[in-house]
Amino acid sequence: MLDERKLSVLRAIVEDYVTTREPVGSKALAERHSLGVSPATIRNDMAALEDEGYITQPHTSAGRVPTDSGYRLFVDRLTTVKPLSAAERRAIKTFLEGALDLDDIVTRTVRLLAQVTGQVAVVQYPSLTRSQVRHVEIVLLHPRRLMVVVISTTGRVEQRTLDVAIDVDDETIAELRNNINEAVDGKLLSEIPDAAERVAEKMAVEVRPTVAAIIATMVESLTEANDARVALAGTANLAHFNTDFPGSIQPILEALEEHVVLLRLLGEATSPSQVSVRIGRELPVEGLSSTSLVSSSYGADGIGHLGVIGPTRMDYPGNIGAVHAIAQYVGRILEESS
Amino acid sequence: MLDERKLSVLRAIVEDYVTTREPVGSKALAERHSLGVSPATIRNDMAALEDEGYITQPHTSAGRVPTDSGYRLFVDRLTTVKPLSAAERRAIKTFLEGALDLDDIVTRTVRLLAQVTGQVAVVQYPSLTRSQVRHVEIVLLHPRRLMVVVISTTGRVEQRTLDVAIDVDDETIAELRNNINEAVDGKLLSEIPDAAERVAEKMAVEVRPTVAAIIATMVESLTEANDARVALAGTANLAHFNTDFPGSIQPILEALEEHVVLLRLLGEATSPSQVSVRIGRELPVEGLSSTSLVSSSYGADGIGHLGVIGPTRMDYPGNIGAVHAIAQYVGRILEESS
DNA sequence: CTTGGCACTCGGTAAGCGAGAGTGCCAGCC
DNA sequence: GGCTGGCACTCTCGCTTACCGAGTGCCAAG
Repeated sequence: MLDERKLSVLRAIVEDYVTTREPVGSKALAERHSLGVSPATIRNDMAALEDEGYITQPHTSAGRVPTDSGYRLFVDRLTTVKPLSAAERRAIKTFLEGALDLDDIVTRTVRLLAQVTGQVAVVQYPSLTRSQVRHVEIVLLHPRRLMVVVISTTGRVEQRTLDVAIDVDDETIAELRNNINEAVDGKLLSEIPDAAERVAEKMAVEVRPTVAAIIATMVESLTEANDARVALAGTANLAHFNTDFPGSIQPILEALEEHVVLLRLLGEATSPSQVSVRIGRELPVEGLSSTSLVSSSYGADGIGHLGVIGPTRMDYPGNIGAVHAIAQYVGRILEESS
Repeated sequence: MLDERKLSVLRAIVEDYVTTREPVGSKALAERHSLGVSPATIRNDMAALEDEGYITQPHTSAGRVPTDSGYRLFVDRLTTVKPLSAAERRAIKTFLEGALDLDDIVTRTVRLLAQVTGQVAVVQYPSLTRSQVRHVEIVLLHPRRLMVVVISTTGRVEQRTLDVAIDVDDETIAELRNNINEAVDGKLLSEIPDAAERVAEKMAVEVRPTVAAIIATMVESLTEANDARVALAGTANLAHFNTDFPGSIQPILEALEEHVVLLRLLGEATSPSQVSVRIGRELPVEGLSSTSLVSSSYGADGIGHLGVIGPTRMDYPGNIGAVHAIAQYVGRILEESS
């Protein structure tokens, strides 16, 4: 159905449309690419491609524009990742290595990604549930109010205050702190519940209920959807693409503010440790139906995700390359700094 | 120069322009407001107001539009704060009281502010330098790498890793932790340097250089512009106001991504614990020259700032009221939860 | 000082027109 | 059977023209 030449035509259409932002016609195609055939032949191929649903025309007697399926085919079969230039790699490396702490790493990464790709960049903070516990700190705020601080191996810090039923004194806290740290050091967050139970057994009988409550609250509050932090950058780039979006960029800005949704999208990536591309309506979010998401996990065990969002008419090879490269660098930086 | 009636005319112009989004003419003014005079008289007043620079016409034979100075006069002398409705207050209260931790408080606040005002909302995280130190935690990551975590009375947590020249063991860390906490508890961050010096003197001679280095780095990294965290919400609202901004909303989105700049603007508020309004070119940021910023500090000692940014043509009384009310609620919530 | 009248200005919209780009189809050629 | 050049047709886009209406400034009278 689709011979080699038709695929070449599709590739040429996508490439031209991405750069010119305008529907591409048979004549222009024949001129700009050396396909070795005449415009008339290309017209026939185009008609076939349109029958298959890979391209469409905005109106009669306009050029063709790729559909979501067209981009999908292009991404899957017609292109290779465009690696970053040596200069770009160097710049990325030195820029990320200057980071002071986790916050700084994430902030720099997201800005870098936005700048390199010219799209909106999204970076998820390293997930707690998949990283290991480095240290747990319990601080007495008032006799009946305390704060639990968990420090992970990725440098991420999570805190929560909680109220308890009876007065707690400093010694109890110190004991609890020691016991807990002994029990949880190096454990995954998901393994903590088991370890924590054994802690309660070690403590004096009268405080056990309180201790149990503390641990329960702590585990619960830390386990439940607590990876909901993302950093965004490059939203101003959306204004560039005004013409690409039907109507307004408002629904897109709205969708971007729903961090929970963004995280779900990032997490849904099909193949782990591989760059994932989702195009237009493949994204199950109304406001993003005219955008594409290029994303990847980063770090050991896919400890977090990052990606860029832009119009479906985007430079897929370039963006895939940038996302891939930056995901790798971030993973490396995180390992070094832990 | 400007008698009572001219001021009424200016007020009417601002109010009409804010609601209709269109230049307002003398006839429409006479109809919609009962000023008791004819359009011709209003025209004369308008001419006077234009001479004074309070209003302008986009082109000959169009209605008048307030200038930055016009809005300034309106805000300073022609309006009173519009208090929130009882229902709104209740909703705000219950919504904010459901917050779990500091992150949650800030996130909820900024969303609320954006929703209530329909503008872009900005909330600064409680400043560390003005809040008190609740607890300092030092964690040994590797023998030569450690992490310092500072917990403030507002529940904010700041961490930093640092490398030291010689190996440090657990006992030293424990000692240091105890000494430091004893010395700094309840102190303002700005008072820590003094307190910390005395700590070093207490420690064994051989580790003093290391200890000093640790403290120095910690103080330095925590004192220096470390209040650079803000939360944003409602950027999608900008798209509504597309027509208000010359050209594009891009420069505005860009300015909003410069968190450092935003913080500077928030901090520049003239009167502490009072709502501050800066209009158009009064904001010393190029990209924001067609917007206004309504801001206020919140919490004891102005521990942080919050505000909304929108087109100069905004509902000042309403926004001032909302910013004021929400700043108060947040201050209260923060005090309760510390 | 206010008011009604009046001539004038100018932006915005609708309608008409032509140019240009692109298509689909067909007949001929390899 | 597939490729090619030619040709008629379609449709958008940009430009020009004309018109309408809102709004103004000024003036003379109350």
